Amino acid sequence: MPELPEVETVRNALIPHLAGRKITRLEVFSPKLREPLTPLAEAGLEGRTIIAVDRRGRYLLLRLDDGRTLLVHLGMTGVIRIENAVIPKRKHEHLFIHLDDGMVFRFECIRRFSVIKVVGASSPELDALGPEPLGEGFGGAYFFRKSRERKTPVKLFLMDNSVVTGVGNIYANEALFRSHIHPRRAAGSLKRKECDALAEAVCGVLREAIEAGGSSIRDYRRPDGSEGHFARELGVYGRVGEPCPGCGSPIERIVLGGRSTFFCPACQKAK
DNA sequence: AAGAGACCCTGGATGC
DNA sequence: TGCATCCAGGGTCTCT
Repeated sequence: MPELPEVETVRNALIPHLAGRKITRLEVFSPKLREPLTPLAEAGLEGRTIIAVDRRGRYLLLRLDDGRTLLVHLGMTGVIRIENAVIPKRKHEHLFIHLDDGMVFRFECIRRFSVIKVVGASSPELDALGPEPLGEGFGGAYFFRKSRERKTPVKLFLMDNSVVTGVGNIYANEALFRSHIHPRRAAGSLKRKECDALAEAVCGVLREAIEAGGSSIRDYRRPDGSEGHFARELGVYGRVGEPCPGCGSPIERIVLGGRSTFFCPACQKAK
């Protein structure tokens, strides 16, 4: 499941294949993913050149030479491959973007939670995003100020893209574990020092995950088909019943906001 | 306005 | 073997 490190890994892998390439043809195989896909075919993308590949939160941004942006969100099971068209279309491939070097940007998504659309200079989904966790504007001071009076569990607050963008379930669990904060604590109850520790843990875990090429859990693959190596570094995610790497207590699982939440009951006190 | 929950989707794992 | 059920979960929507 792609979070920020996985999307950043994909972006880095795509740059040499896409930057400067001209789009020659589109093939749309599915009527819709999370949003209708058919408008893409009529967007006049043929002949446009991809001048840059950027990222904002979990969105990949393929910048076009006419000022528009091809916005790609991998959802949970989105996979991008750069291959030729000789390889037969896979069952869940929804879109081919043919490039002027003969290669094809092939988009696969089993669960169809992904989004691919053309946007202009700004778009509602991008405008709503909070600061990048590894960029200017995010840190303990910001998190402390933003979370005052908020009763929602700190884990859900951390996963709110309007607070800070790109922190999904895996890394929210890990950051809270590293900073010894119970995921169910009200966001507004965190002391300033706890916010500092949490922000530092968020940055640390994301940086390490990017370094490792992301976490391959279930469906995520890098564009060359290889797996990321960060999964083995996870302290609590998916490890219910296993001993905490810090103290040996069994990791527990609860559900917050409908998502699996893993924590060490000894290291992360509810207070 | 904040917070909680439903919903979208498919495949894999599990249970009987 | 085969069928039913549950689970994974990012983002958006609705309801209170």
